[in-house]
Amino acid sequence: MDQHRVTFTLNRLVGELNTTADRVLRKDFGLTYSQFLFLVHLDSAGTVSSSVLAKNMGVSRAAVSKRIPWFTSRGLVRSGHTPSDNRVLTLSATSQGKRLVAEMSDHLEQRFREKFDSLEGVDLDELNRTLLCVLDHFQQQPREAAMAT
Amino acid sequence: MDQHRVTFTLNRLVGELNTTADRVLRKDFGLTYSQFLFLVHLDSAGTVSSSVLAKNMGVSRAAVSKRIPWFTSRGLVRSGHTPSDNRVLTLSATSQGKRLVAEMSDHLEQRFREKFDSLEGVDLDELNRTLLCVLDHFQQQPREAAMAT
DNA sequence: CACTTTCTGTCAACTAGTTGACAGAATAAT
DNA sequence: ATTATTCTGTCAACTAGTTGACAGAAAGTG
Repeated sequence: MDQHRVTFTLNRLVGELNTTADRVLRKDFGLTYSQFLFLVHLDSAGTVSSSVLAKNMGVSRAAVSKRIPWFTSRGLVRSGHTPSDNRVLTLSATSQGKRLVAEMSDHLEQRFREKFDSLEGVDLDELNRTLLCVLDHFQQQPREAAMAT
Repeated sequence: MDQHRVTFTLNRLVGELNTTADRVLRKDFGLTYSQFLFLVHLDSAGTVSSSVLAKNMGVSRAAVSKRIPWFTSRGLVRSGHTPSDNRVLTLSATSQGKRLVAEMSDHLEQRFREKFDSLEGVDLDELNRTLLCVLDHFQQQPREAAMAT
């Protein structure tokens, strides 16, 4: 319980970051952090099916399915069936949704900068690179499954 | 949505780490990662009240309260009222609980090492220090609340 | 002492996820 | 062409957390 304490630190940090982001967004936009994330994913994906969005978000199809009405009823997301494949429900952010998510992103980024401008000795870009490296290394390891043929 | 992408990376990484830890612990011990965390906190705290444990874990008192029977019924946790204060419910890990959490920690750490021995170019201890520094800087910032007197 | 406040654990009602089952549409196989 | 498989979104039932209310015990205050 000493070496993998990095994982504890990571958990504490993201907990703190997400809680703070949530508080800010609730106060200034009336939306949850997880609602923000939904819009971010949808916005960056353009037009996607419900199940692709679920996969992108790392969440079950059912979870996405249940949240859709909340967003459509507020005019933030548009949903409809494509003629090409009657199964899939096509989702995209409305212009209002895109505008909102842009505002929220800007706001959050500004807050974030304010906090970390004064942080000397840590290069956040380098930190990000390191984390991506760790993540990459960690993900390309399911050999047990791949080799079990 | 460019600068605070560090936060996205962080979220992805801890998601991956926790999911993996959960899978390992379920398979080899039949316990959840969050059950493991419960025991870790309790073990490292020694003997604590329910509400202190809740605070340590960053979770509500009700959440802890509801989970206790699961652990006591399996003989992993002991709970009882102290004579000094009849309100508080005193919790501690049984010797069986301690043994289990030690085994789980060892197992997890071993798996963790296996994965990251081969990772060159990243010093995990240094990463941990950096993260702690960021966390520290981030936490000592609630000036708005503190100054509003 | 009487009182108010604070703190404890628990309850009910809610939220946002999960899994497993399902029907229907698209695709693959024979 | 039929049959089988796969993929879609949704439903029901469950899980693990939340908040807000509560009663009872402890501590503070007049």
